[in-house]
Amino acid sequence: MSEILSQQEVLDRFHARLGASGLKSTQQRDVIVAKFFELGRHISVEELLEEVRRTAPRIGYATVYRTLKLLVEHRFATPRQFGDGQTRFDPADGDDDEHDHIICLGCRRVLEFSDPTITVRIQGVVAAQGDFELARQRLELYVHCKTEDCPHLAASKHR
Amino acid sequence: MSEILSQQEVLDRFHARLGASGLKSTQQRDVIVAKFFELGRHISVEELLEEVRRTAPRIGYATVYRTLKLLVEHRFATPRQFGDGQTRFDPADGDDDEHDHIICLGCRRVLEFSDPTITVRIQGVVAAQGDFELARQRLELYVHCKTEDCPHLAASKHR
DNA sequence: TTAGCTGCAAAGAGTTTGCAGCCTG
DNA sequence: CAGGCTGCAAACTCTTTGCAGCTAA
Repeated sequence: MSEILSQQEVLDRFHARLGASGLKSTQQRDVIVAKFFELGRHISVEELLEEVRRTAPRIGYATVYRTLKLLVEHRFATPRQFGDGQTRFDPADGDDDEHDHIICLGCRRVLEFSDPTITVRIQGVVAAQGDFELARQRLELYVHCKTEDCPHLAASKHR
Repeated sequence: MSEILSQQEVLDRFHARLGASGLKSTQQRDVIVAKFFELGRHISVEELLEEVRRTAPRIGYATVYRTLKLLVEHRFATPRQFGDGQTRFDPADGDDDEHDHIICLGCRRVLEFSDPTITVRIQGVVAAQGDFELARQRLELYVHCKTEDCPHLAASKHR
């Protein structure tokens, strides 16, 4: 069972891990990390940078990339590629907190779900295929949604 | 049930589809398409180009990219991103022929599998989540394999 | 004080595009 | 012969890196 941690708690844990690795916490990192956990999931570097610059306008791309890399290395973020060229990132609490995605090919909206039945079945599949240690699973369901404003409905007219 | 089609049959079907769309078949396209179906799955543009140049040394990157794009549009190929930065492509017979992957994070070897039980369960998940039409599913299992020569076993020593 | 960090700009990787000439239908 | 296709190089997008100055511990 994973508990829900407050933003502050996650930031504290991040600081603790930084310290344990001999790394520093800086104003920029704090702003980026706080915004990252405050905002929703599946955020791109560009979206995050834009938000972060409202607080700290002089922060550059490189710092955001480097901070996200740090987060990933310390398991506070999970990178995702949904096929549109950009990497997106999901917050994680530093432990395992897996979920999967439904992605609309028209409007690129993303929904999360998790299904324990599938997870169990997956473990069976891996065991059946050979001598492997499962590191992580990634399941993406690409759909067309029936929402009014989903561009794919008008795709044949425009573009 | 999907039948196994010979390389020639797939090439013929590709030509037929090209014609139906008012497109031309050329020497270069034939070489690229033939090699693509001859070689294994999950091939990258670079690997394919290298192979293709043994037959036709003057073929350039752009032609391979453009031909693969054509194949994808006509459902003769499926693009995959396993997180190492390059897009890989799987041959398909022009109809649906889905399978999923087990990827070793150490040696980047890729294994295929498909599991109907999971597919069925996925349809249930999608239906439960909202009003969607499932376009395709993608399931990737990242593992560490226990093979002798898998570099991850020596990862902590080297690099 | 001294690692480590930042911002900038330049460099890299992978992919796409513009264009003049070529080839297929 | 017309329109699509090719090869080349340049352009583009996303991401990483080198470096001089800055800052947290």
